Parts: sequence; structure tokens; C-alpha cells
Amino acid sequence: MRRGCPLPSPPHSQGFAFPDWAYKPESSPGSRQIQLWHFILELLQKEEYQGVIAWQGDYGEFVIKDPDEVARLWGIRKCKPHMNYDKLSRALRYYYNKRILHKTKGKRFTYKFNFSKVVLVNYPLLDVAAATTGSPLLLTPGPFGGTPGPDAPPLSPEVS
DNA sequence: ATCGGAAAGG
DNA sequence: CCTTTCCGAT
Repeated sequence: MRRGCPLPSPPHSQGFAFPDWAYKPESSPGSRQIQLWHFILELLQKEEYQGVIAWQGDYGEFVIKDPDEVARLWGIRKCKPHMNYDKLSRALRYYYNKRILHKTKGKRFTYKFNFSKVVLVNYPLLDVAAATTGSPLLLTPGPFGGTPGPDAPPLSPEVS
């Protein structure tokens, strides 16, 4: 019997809980463990968590209004009762080199998704904008990719 | 608060 | 591979 935590993860209601692109279809028939950035996206998608985490500022930028709560929820999701923002943020920091996220300096608890790379590279056709009505998420690529791409400075040659 | 190395576990 | 945990440095 599967022991662990009862996952309140809504596979697929009718419309869509969340587009497939966040679930990494790459080499994984069954299901891979939820990744932190998927979880963050999941929270950002729901209005009930706007007091905890929400889009704010630039495109792809979000602020964690209640770090302890986000950590608590993440801990529940991963069955890690001792999760806290310190540890969660370390995981977030590992995303810097992966180009998934980066920090918005000067703004406390504020990070920014690099959708331009992450999303568009893996899934050219996305419609998250529909799910995040009013949120600065996905956009339609311009003539040449539309990605202004102010983010792509340096990086180690690490490619999974 | 934020960063990132190191070790450990799944 | 992706965190989780611990922790010294900035």
C-alpha cells in the first residue's frame, strides 16, 4: 500500500488543473515527484493563496508574502514536516543555475520565472495566460520569438 | 535576508 | 537528477 501522504493533487478535473508542460513529460511514464517550481506555479495559479504568494511586478515575477506558509504547504506536499523557508529557498537557489528562476534583487522574497526559456523551449504552445487571468504569465511570442530576454547572462555549462 | 558548498537521501 | 538538511559567509 502506498504509504506517505494523501496527495490532494488534482490529476485532471474536466478543464485542466494545470497544463502538462509543468509536469515534465520527458522520460517518465508514470509520474515523477512534484518539483518545487511546479508547486509554486500551482499556488500562484490559485486565488486562495494570493495572501501567501502572488504575481507581482514584472512579467513572471512573484512575491512570497508568507514564507512560512509556503514552506509549510510545500512540506505537506512533500511529507517534510520540518520544511521551512530557509530550506525551501535553498532549493529555489538551485534553480538559478538551471535558468528556471532568478532572484529579483532588492525586493524581499521576490523571485522571477524565466518562462522565456523554460516554457517556450519545452512547449512552444502554451495557454497558461487563460488560467492566470490577469496574471503576467505566458505571452504570445513576437515575430522573432518575442522574448526580450534580458535574462541570460552567465551560466555554468550544466545541462541536464 | 540571501548566497552557495557539501553531504545525504529518494 | 532534485531536493533536504546544515551551515558559514556576505
